[in-house]
Amino acid sequence: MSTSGARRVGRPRAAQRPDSGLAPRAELLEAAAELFTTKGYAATTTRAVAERAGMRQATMYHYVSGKEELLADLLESTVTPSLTLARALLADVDRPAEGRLWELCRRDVELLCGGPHNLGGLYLLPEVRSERFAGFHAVRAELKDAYRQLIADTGAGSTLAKGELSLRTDLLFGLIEGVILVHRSDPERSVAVFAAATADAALRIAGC
Amino acid sequence: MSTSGARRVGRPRAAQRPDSGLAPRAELLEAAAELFTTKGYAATTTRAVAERAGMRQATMYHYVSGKEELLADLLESTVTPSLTLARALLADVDRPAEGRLWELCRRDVELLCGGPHNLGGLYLLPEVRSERFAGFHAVRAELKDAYRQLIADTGAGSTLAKGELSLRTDLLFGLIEGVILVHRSDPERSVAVFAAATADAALRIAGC
DNA sequence: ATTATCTATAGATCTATAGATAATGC
DNA sequence: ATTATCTATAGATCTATAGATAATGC
Repeated sequence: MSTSGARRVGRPRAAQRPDSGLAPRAELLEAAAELFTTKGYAATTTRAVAERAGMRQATMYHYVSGKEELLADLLESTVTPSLTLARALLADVDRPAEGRLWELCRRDVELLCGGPHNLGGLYLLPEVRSERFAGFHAVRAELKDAYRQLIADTGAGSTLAKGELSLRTDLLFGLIEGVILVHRSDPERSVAVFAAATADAALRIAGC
Repeated sequence: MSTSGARRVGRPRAAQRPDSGLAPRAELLEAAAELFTTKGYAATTTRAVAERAGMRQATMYHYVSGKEELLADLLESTVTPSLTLARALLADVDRPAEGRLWELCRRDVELLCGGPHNLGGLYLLPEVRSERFAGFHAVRAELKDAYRQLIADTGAGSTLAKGELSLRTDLLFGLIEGVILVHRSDPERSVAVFAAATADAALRIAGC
């Protein structure tokens, strides 16, 4: 909590800037999001992150153990909202599966492309495959499984063999995550319109 | 040309290995492909590339000006075959557009996922957006335009407004390129089957 | 006294060049 | 003589720690 005018404990920062209103850790995450998505993880130095967050390089270690922790945090924060929605939709058994699947797709695309920093772009970083990000991989797997279940409950999905279902799930999930590439190619396009169009395309892939 | 037993001019390499049969530059490209796709571009050092190609770090500079040149080469070599096919298909005006589009999609996926090193994965590297790779961006743009034309010539495509057409093109092209993510998630799956399934999905997105 | 920051820096890289060396070719 | 390679290294980073400093809190 940084109330506007409140003078703060500790040595003042060297580079004075208007108060961002964020806690230092949040400032670091914000800076890391911007830099990781645009320049890549390996190419981003701890100095770049810290300086963009308004502090000196060494100060960053007061809040995080290094770049890795920042990436892990950012990754998980990207899936969590979609996962919450997915759980709710799975439980809502009275609605037809098609509508629930469509809603999950649309919302997921909005979340991936909506924020100020193209956070979905983090998924594409090669470093993310590393085991160090097991937490992320776990929540992502749960989200993907929710997609699989919704597709299976769909009219068209119920007729699919197991291998077929998993192929469709992979393609659909791939479209949703690959959407970041599309969004990059024309960032001006309205995210709402784009998310709806992607959800339409996703249902067509599912076979609806 | 390295004929098997032919003793070669110049100081012998320090690390003796069975002759790969490739020219040194090709050995470097091969090594770079493997490392860039798995570890990322920025995280790959010139030492790693050279050593994997069987030579010392400094020797690499005898063949290329640095990492950048290797990536530029690899990128272009990934699009070129698809682009050649796309041009041929565009010229083949007697065949229905649907079939030509399907074929381009299938072949493109096979090329992206087929090789020994997941070369398509290079597209996802954040560094690729840089202007330094203008040559790649140019050929890729031409390929994308071929997709656009084929979609437009399709029965469903001919009814689309300009903005709609470009949205569909982006989504379809995004599916094809994003397919690398899907392939990664299950590399065991037969590429031929997978490519055909992706082409089916692509036509559904196009509206056929 | 506590805290958040700073400055300074050791140690570990990594890139790219300079110059030496060990083959073949003539 | 020509060539492909090697070893050595200068200069430029980059990370993470140690220790100093400038605020507020009591």
